Amino acid sequence: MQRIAPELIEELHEKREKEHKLPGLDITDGVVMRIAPNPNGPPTLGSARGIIINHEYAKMYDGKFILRFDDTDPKIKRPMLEAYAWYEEDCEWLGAKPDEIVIASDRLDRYYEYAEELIKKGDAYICFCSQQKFKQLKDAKKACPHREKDARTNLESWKKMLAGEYDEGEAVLRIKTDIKHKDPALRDWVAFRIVKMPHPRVGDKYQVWPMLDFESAIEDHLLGITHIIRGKDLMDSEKRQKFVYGYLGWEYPKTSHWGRIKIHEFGKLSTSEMKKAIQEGLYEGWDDPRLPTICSLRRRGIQPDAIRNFMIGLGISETDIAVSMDTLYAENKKIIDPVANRYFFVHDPVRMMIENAPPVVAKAPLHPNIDRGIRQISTRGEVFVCKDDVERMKEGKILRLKDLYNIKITSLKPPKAEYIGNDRSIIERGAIIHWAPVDGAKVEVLAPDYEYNGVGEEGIKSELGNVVQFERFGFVRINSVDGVIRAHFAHK
RNA sequence: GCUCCGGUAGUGUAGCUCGGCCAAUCAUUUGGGAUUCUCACUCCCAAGACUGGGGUUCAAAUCCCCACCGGAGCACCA
Repeated sequence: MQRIAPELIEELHEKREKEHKLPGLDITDGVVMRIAPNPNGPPTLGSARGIIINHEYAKMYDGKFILRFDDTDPKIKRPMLEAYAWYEEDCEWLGAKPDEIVIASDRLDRYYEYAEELIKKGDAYICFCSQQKFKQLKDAKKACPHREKDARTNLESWKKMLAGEYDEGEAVLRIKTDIKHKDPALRDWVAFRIVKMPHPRVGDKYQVWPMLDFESAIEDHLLGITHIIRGKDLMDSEKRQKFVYGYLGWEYPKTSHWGRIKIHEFGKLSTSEMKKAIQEGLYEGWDDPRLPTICSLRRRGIQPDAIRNFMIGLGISETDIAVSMDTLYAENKKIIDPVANRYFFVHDPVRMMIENAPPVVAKAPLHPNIDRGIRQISTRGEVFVCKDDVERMKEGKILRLKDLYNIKITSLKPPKAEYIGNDRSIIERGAIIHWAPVDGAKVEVLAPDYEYNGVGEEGIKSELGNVVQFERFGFVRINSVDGVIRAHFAHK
């Protein structure tokens, strides 16, 4: 084919490529992308979308990828000290090492400077209304009495605010927009509020904290962000921020937004819900196999490139989507199948005597299609077989123990068989079962919904950290080999 | 209630900007078959969609209007 129709092959390749391609960006001058998480827990599959897509674009245009921690809420969505490093690790593991890392809680002074500038220009004011009071006025398209205060008065109040003279909830800094704006979501929004609770990183150094809309607006400009791709829940955020950009004479980055992503298997778990459930002991930790965190997927043997391909395949449409982990698993299998060594693992093992069986050392390939060598398992007339297989057995049935020899079932109540040679041609399809040596290693496999206990080959112990396939069972990652082997289930 | 944004097979996606080459792409999924010392992998075949209704036009998935459905924002959360 290469000889007679090279152009067809070319075309085929192009089609293959296409599935993992993102739409082009509108570029005027370079590309600087960012992801801006609040480190109040470890990165999840949701975070991975932002990490991968933004990094992918930066890479595509030879641009820059920035990891910025928007950790400006010491109270409600309180950052976790450990989570900063988790983000760095997971970004790197996903193949999206940031070119620069910025932490908002280090840069409050800059935000204060711009706040002051806006106050001086009359584009922001200190508001002393209660939350409810302001909402009432806002919904009625009415300005509050503080809106018309002059810049000097506002500046004084701002200084007092910074000096800690007000209590939490007593005063906020609002950005003037249009109090009669037809969209209530945009009317005079809060840029700073008072939080007295110490921040996990910077302690009680600050009591006046910016809201996301303000912090992010300033940072995106300071960092020279050219394109923002994020969830569509932040669409109105853009509209609010554009007022600030207008006042400061800045140009807003180009934006696109994707819809909400829901994963069938996990439902909608927020970081704070997960945190609570872990504290209550419902999960063993952030890497519990039932959780959609990156650390959990890593422990299960999901490969970074599989996650990457999966995310790129989802694209960046504004439609809300509900996807199944099956798609991720399919991507993962493509990567893993050629490299995973095969082993026998028998869950719910049942001991079976085999009469007249000679002692044999089974020689089985580590991989069925690729020559990766063999594994050897010695047996002497007795093996473990899976309970499920025993339940399907009938007296007189001829089976083959894979890579070992043929047997004929002679009894069921205690399962027994007799050795009947090694002629593969007498075996019908589907009559091959796997087995484990009676002196094999104890193995536990933790799946999202079940824990399997059983016996496997000794050779599994050499696969620490690797993904292997337990034949007729599925792919697992070997996570511990001291004493009993502990593995986590990836997928079929 | 006000405002904004969406709606292509079971799922995700391409096409929509610039109407015709779209009886609609690719992947996954499901069913069947081939191969196989795994119920894995590979290969082959098949199934399955433009939310509905109007309009513009020689021609509409693509443009316009209405309806319906879904999502988001209206926080001193991110």
